Amino acid sequence: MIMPAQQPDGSVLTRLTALAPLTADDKGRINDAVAARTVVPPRRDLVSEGERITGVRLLIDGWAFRTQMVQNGYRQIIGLVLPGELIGMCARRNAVGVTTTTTLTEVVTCPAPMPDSTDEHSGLFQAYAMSAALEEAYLCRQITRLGRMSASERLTDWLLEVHDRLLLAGIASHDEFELPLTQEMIADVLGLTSVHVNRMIKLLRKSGLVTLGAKRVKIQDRKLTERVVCYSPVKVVA
Amino acid sequence: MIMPAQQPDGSVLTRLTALAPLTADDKGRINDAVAARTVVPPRRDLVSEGERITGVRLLIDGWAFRTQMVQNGYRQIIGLVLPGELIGMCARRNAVGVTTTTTLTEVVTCPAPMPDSTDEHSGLFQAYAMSAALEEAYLCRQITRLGRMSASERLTDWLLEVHDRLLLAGIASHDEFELPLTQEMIADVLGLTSVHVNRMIKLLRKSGLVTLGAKRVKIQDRKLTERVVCYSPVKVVA
DNA sequence: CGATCGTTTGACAAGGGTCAAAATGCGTGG
DNA sequence: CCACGCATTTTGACCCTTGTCAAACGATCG
Repeated sequence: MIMPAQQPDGSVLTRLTALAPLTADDKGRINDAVAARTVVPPRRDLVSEGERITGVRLLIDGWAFRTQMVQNGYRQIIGLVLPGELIGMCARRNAVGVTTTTTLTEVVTCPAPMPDSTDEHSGLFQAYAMSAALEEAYLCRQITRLGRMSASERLTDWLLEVHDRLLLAGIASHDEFELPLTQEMIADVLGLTSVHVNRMIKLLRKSGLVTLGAKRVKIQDRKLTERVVCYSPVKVVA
Repeated sequence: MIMPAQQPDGSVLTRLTALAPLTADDKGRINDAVAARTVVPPRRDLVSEGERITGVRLLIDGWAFRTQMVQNGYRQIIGLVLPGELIGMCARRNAVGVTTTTTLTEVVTCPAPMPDSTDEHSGLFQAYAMSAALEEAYLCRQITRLGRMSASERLTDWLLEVHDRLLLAGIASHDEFELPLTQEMIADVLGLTSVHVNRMIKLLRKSGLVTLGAKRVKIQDRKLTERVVCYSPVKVVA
């Protein structure tokens, strides 16, 4: 419950070193980049759909999410962006963002530190590669979740994934974490209505597996919960 | 309707040059790679979930698809892989595939030709970057499709996307294309049951917008169809 | 000419959506 | 500290889209 006071780049270092061993040089680059950090208030667009991408950025702290609008007024939340993760990774010269990235909470970002371009095996380079692979994996899981899971499975499976990702960044305890989304936003993630999300939350609570309320999630029995929805974490390395 | 006799690398060249201008050097590399092509029969796994990825390959001809299994026996088709597209792009040393890639028809592949590593602006390099960006875009659209569209919208929207992608590879006419999927597979793409897919196909046919049968799709009125589902193509460049 | 796979159809069930209203929580200003 | 207004959560009743089950039909291939 008690989180140690974090340095500004705490979760960045935690996550990236978990993805690949970083050298002192890598860490120096990260430090330099973090020094140039920017604070963005909640509910601001970082990257807009159809706009040219300015450059890859690193999310240092706070929550952001990617959305796509449908003409009929609906929106879909494609996925979250959590501390230590990259924004606009697939960005290339001339590439256009297909999603809008918006801050959910107050957010701290910095330009992504660039690895030594002469060294394809640098830790930072590898960490980015892993991060890109993970990002793709999260998208694929989201597709499977929406396509082939029931409402309650979607909710449970998604909560477990969020938990895993927060653990990777070192900002969740083994059974509890913050979740600053409204039920309506959760609905936009899971392809449901907020009313039905509410019903599923009530169900989960009653089942005793997971308790969700007041922007906080408590996972009562992680192992059992995993078994219920056949959850298996996205594996990072072979 | 009459397709010109294609060279083995026809759609590869068509697609990649559409993504970025290729130099003679780039085309030479492609030719060399295509020379080392492999033919794989239908229904073979190219990359298996959880297996180490061997290297990026280029799909020269035929159809493949990526799936994820759910423990409960369902499967979700994450997306298709069409001629000119890359297989295992996010592959990195140590990265593990999160999806299984399977051939649908007989397929021809080759190792992806590597661009000149000293030139970050080479056409081939840019084409791969665009291709990766497109791949991500297709995943995002699939999420939105599953999360926020009705059954008939999903079907229509998806058919339009497939059409666009085939056009990019030069293997569709302006209003017609092959679609070698069974209705059950379409169901696994769209997160529906095959029975319901069948109902939606009947509906589409009756509406006169799109005719789907005998592994062939005919789009009667593309512009109108686009309007019906608020379709906008994935844009390639700004 | 069976056998097998895929398509088509019908009757029925159920999961999730819709609408509407009440209850709860929370920040702001008096 | 209370009162108000607003956003969010919770609940109930009802309906519609999609799933389920089962069977008939059609095509393709030894």
